Amino acid sequence: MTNIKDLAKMAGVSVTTVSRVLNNHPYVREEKRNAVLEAIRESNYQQNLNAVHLSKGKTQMIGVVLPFSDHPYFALLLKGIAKQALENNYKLVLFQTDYMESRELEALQMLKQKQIDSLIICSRACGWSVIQEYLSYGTIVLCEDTKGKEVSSTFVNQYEIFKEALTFLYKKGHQKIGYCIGRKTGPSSRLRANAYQDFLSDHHLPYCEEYIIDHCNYFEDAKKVMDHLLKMDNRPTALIVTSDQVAAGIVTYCQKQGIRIPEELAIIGYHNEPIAKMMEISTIEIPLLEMGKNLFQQAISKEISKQEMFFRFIERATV
Amino acid sequence: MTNIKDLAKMAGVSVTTVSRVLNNHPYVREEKRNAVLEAIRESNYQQNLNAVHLSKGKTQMIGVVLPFSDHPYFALLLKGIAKQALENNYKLVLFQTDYMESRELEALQMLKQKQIDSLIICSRACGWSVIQEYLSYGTIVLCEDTKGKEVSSTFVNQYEIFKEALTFLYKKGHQKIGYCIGRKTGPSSRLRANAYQDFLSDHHLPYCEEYIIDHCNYFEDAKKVMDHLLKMDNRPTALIVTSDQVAAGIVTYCQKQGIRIPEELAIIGYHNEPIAKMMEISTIEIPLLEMGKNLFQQAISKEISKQEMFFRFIERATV
DNA sequence: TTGTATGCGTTATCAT
DNA sequence: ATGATAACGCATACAA
Repeated sequence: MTNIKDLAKMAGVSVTTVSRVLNNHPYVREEKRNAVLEAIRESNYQQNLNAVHLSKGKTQMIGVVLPFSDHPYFALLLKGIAKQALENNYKLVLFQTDYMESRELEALQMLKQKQIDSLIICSRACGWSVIQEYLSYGTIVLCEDTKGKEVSSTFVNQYEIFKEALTFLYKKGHQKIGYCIGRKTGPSSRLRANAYQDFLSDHHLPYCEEYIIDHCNYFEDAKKVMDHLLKMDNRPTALIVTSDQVAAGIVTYCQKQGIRIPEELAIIGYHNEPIAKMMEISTIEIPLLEMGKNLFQQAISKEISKQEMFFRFIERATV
Repeated sequence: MTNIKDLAKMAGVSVTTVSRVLNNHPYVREEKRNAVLEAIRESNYQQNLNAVHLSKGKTQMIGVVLPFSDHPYFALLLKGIAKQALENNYKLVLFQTDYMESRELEALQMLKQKQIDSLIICSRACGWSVIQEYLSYGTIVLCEDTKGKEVSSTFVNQYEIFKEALTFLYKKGHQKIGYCIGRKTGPSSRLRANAYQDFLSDHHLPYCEEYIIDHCNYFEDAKKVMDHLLKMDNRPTALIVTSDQVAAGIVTYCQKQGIRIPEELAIIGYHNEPIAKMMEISTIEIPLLEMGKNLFQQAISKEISKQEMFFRFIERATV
């Protein structure tokens, strides 16, 4: 494995000069530059990035923490991040956590260990105090409202979104509204729960534990949802589903079972994923691509900033 | 940022001793070990992995190249790989290529640049000669039959699978069989095309360009497929779809359009993804998780090995 | 414009 | 059992 020293010898220059042409620095005569370039070609040379990173003290790599990447929500967010990374000449390191805190800690460790310069956490499982502990090792960016905290973030107002969806359904005459989420804990879910509680008390509606269905992430999870619903005596007449994938599954299943949508069950999905358009599912559009881009920019920026993004309700055939 | 030298000073020992306790090497008195451990705790010390990697000459990291990770096929493969990686104390670096050769080359570069010890290529876009060029920089593992080549691989016999599906449909009385694939180029697609051609000539059936539908990867791509089909004068009576996701989309769309399955259109999916079970789609089970695990093991093994995995046809309601 | 010397943080070799 | 010291491959301050 030829190194910078070998190149210097081959080209008859010093290592400094080699380093200069390698990094496109000025002050190197065309003649010598060509000699180095020739040596590089001949030897099929390639930098040892570990050495570069050690020497420079940074890696041009950014970590991205997400529970799973085979989900349209995170896939789109990631796409936005990746686009910016490419443009800014950064590499991405993915940490797929399945919502396990231990895997999230691994990512944080990588930051501390100087393997990545910054960390974008799309959905966190760990507590705020843990994040705080690692703040001094590099930039950390979150995908949730970080009001009052010293961290950059790009987010939507999950409370408002949920409230708007609930209110819309209420105005359509629904009193029994349930919802499906990916997980009960986590910052977003808490906000949704709050919005739900507030909505119920605003309208003097009863709280019904059964109306909240957990672990809904994929299309096929719809079966679980429907099995659950069909067992109930007093079924909800409308469902807010925090992923169009799952919403699509529910619609499909209902078709098969002869349950009419929206007459017997109204559905509002989330994110305006491609499948929502195809199946004419009412949904809430969230600018995930833009959010991803912004998250990345914050990750490489020195200043702390907070950016709220806006959503849009799209009415289609399921309400 | 405290380093090993600082620790040595704090604990009143040499850097060598510190390194020893850091790496659990023998020959260090309990007393000194504790002193070092204490220093580590106090200083909140963490290794600089760049230095470790540079010094050791390897990174305990393995790259995984795949076109997209938000697809059940690759997601499952990845899951298998990830499981083994975790058990063997390796980290994974993902390269999502969207089938772009340039992005694949980046991964190969990383190997050359010593950022990863091995590379698992789940679906390649680049030519064999390119792979060959990088073989000397680390272990490369492929997910296709590498007969006669000096590379490890784990694969299924794509030709046989396709032939079996075609034959099954033929025996059911189908003469007009079409198929949907993710992309027309690539090793797997070539094998399928061969199987298709051979099948047609075996049974003296005509070749119909329109029967082959490209770019089918996601559920929502089904719309495109059906639009295409509905425009045809002489529609196929059966479809082999190389992803259950897309098959599910087709089934859903047909339900809506009142096209009866399997009477008017028979469907065979691929992979036995969760959605296939839910929607009772006939499919071909491929042990993706096992394949992933095996790919990883090959990636960290010194010897070259080739492992064929076996598939299983699952008959459900769509044929 | 070019080169020397030093540093980056660790591990490995070789004495002791 | 322990510690100097030399790698590892590159970047850079400083001198020339």
